[in-house]
Amino acid sequence: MDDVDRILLTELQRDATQAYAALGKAVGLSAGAAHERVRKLRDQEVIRRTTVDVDPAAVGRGVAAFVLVEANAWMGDHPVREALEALPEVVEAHVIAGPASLLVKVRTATTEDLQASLRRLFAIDGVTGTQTIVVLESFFERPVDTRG
Amino acid sequence: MDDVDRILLTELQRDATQAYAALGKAVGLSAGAAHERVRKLRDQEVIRRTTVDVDPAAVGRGVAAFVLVEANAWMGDHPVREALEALPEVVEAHVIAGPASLLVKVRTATTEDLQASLRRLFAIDGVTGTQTIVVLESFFERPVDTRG
DNA sequence: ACTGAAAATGACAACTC
DNA sequence: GAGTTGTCATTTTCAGT
Repeated sequence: MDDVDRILLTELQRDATQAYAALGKAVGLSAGAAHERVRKLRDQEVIRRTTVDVDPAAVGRGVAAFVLVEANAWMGDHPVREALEALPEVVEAHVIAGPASLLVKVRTATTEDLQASLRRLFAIDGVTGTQTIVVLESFFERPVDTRG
Repeated sequence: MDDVDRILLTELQRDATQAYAALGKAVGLSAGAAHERVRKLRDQEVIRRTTVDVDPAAVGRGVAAFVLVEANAWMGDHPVREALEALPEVVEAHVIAGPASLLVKVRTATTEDLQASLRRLFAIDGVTGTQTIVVLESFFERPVDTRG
């Protein structure tokens, strides 16, 4: 992982469809050399996968919320994880240090669906309460900065 | 946007490197037809971009935190947005309804760097306080579900 | 890490339903 | 309007150096 790799990662985050020749040009390498570096980054799982960024509103997920989940027992175990993974509206789930046990990010079509989701979170074993933060506007959601 | 498009989106979220022939097979269409549908999804900006998912820990961003930012004035304006965009460790910024004005997601190398970031957030005009939720473990962070 | 060649793929066209 | 097949230019991939 040197500076060349970091630039390659930034370029791929910006546009993963560009040709290796273009990537190579961005770092002063040949297409083949750029290809080899990217292959290694994939092997090491620095690059976990190539994916597309989908507009949530366009697929009926225009409402976003963060939900602090309080529990009467340790929530950092696998049954809880699986229960959350089974909920398609839950896009992130984190074990946290702070005012609750978990923080989950939810995306739904409407606030009614958000309410339904909260009911489902409540139904998870050990959950004693939720505190919901509704997103009014997202300034940005961007990939991790690979430099700085 | 029909069910075929939704399956294409799910497939591309899972692996955007696969050939159009493979995409077509997944939905029972020819490579050309799959290509045409994906092109339209890009045109409509349902697909915003093709990108790579980078392991944050591998690029020195292994610490994640959510910061509730309290302010004495309306924070939903552009100078604030630009101030946040200028901070490379801030990966998300949302205007919220709830116990604060903004919620930002921060990724740093260490907790010392997190502390430095909080100082920088405090320095933004109008900010009167922060409440920090440190992530201990992330169960998952996944793309938005395009069906269900 | 570079170059060059072979194989695979993306992009585009003409045509059909 | 949407899909199929066929063609060609580009790109990826894999040698050898």
